[in-house]
Amino acid sequence: MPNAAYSHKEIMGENKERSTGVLQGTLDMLVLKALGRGPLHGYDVAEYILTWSGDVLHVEEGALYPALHRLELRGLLASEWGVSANNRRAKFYHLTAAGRKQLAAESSEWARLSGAIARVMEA
Amino acid sequence: MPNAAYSHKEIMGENKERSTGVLQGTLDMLVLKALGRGPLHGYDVAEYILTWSGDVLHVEEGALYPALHRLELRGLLASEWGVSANNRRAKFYHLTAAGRKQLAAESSEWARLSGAIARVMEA
DNA sequence: GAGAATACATAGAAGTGCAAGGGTTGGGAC
DNA sequence: GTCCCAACCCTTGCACTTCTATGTATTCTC
Repeated sequence: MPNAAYSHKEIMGENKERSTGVLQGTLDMLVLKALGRGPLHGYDVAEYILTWSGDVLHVEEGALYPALHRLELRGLLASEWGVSANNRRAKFYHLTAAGRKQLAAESSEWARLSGAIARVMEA
Repeated sequence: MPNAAYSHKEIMGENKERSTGVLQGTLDMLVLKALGRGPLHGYDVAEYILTWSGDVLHVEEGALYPALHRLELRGLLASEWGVSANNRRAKFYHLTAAGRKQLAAESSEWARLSGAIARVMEA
């Protein structure tokens, strides 16, 4: 199950099959989680997820930015323009109170569902 | 993490009850897994997943049947009509060799991805 | 000044699952 | 016997997310 949001372009890619999306819906949660530690700009959110996932979850920009905008629209994130560590113009996002609540909710929902799936797969 | 598999009627921030679904992309895998033990008809596939997930994963018929047809079209399943334990006409599905291979592949991919997500969420 | 990396963004296409319909048949309640 | 529910199957239309591809601008390095 490939997942999608995270492009896993198989390095030695044999799999021509459409490895389109799996675990769809986890992206928002991961983004919220990344911002749970403090404000980050978009690019760094992707870096964060990539690093902590052990280089497994590559968040594509075409998925990342729509996700950020979506979450901001829902009032879970807020943003301001600033300057990145590399001295570039960047938009910094941080969690709102609602975002923090949502993170907690999605987190426990993830535990519930992934646990359920794991049980089936181990049957 | 909500996933898409659940209904999101939270338009405009109204976090309503979401139906129990499945992480998007995992449905095919779960169906393959259910059939890994032997032939089952559609209705029983849903039962199997529901039971083994501990009543968490309710596979809706509108998701189940298209999934079965999809998998059959890809050559991962084959089917014949028969009679269910309740003496009703039912279509029984079983894995093909390709389906068995696919199950193994998705299974390990699931382990890889869910592990990666878990690492991020525990960070 | 060329090129890479950082950084944001959108459009188009694809895929998946949900909701909401529809249908047949058999067994038990009455 | 009749009637209703449960067990079965199916399809269409839509919502949502993500991918691929592309476009822009800026800064650092060579």
